[in-house]
Amino acid sequence: MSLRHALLGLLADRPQTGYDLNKRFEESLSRYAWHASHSHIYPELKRMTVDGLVEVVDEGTRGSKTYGITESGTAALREWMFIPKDGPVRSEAVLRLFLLSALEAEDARTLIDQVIAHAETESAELREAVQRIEAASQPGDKPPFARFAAEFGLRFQQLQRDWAQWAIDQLDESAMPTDDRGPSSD
Amino acid sequence: MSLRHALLGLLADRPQTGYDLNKRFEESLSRYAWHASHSHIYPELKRMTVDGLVEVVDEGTRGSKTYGITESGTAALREWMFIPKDGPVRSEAVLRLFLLSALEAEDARTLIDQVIAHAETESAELREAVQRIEAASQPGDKPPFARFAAEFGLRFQQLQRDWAQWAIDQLDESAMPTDDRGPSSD
DNA sequence: AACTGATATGTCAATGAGTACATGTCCAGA
DNA sequence: TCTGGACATGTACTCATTGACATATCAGTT
Repeated sequence: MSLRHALLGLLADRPQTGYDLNKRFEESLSRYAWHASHSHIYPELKRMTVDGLVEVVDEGTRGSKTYGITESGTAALREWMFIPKDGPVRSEAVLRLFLLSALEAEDARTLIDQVIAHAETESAELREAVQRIEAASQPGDKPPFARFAAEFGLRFQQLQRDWAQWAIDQLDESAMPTDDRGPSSD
Repeated sequence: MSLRHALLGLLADRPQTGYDLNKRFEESLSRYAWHASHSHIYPELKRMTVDGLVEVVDEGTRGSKTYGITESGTAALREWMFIPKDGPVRSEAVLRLFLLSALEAEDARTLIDQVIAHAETESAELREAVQRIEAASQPGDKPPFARFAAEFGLRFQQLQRDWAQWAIDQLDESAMPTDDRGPSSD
């Protein structure tokens, strides 16, 4: 039940409404760490309230409810954070990369190019996001959540590009072994 | 429905039994790309047979069924591979990293150390795996699937360590701003 | 002949998660 | 005053996934 802990983690920073939390998922968590949408978040907040992990600390004009983390919630989060276990992973992007080696050489090469282009687009977006964040922050501020996420994203996109290039090089090497023959006769 | 495509990808390499496929998930896909267990794999293979994406090409002594990819399956895989979309992501490990910034400074530091230690253990395991694989391979062989996965794993563990270190540095910087400009003007 | 561990495949109930549906407020600008 | 976009929260149905249960073969050992 990682969603629960994701919400606790966000609320540990400061109290927020379900709407706020949903936005923070969209801008950071959902991209690289843990996807969730509002239809999942709202009911979970309710359940967590029943379980005493969070509580409604304020109600706004439009029926909005601001949730805060309770002591019990803080303890639960801390406990979970220190479990060194990597839970199950799901990522279509990485899966696609892995299956690269199952394609024929030409297709694989085409796909690599596509992956690299896609990674570059994503990286450009992330760099813009970083600039927006840095521009809006005062010196001495704790960097906002989204800044950390963007940095992770940038590094991850770089990893994808590098790995894809490495993989295609491996495939090339095994396809045309050591004795190099030029563009020669057949 | 990524499981389906993961299975197609594995079967594109060569025909395999559900048992084989399950092992390959355990040793490669499940760790960094897409987790699945046998209780999920077997029924899916059946459904895929009905849908004509795979077919039973052989039956072994112990009731084992060897599945092969069909033309229709190859086409479906290829189509899916070239969609540039990153689907939803789920990774407890990354989630934990992200929530780092929600912890108190001391806790965050302790956790970083733990993350680094854990990453080192994983990396050591992966390096061993790589050695086993390289030792067993003949020059000119196409590198096996697990080799690609291990390489990805190594790079990903490195990313986790680097990012975690970067993150803690950011938190330190904002916690103790440099109101004195150091002796540097080198 | 019985045991053990790896091979090999399945089902099922309960939970997790995605998509679509559904409702309503507040505010700024046309 | 009307409209559209951001704010704000929910439900319902379906499908995906997990974990536990269940079965049986085979090879090598005791």
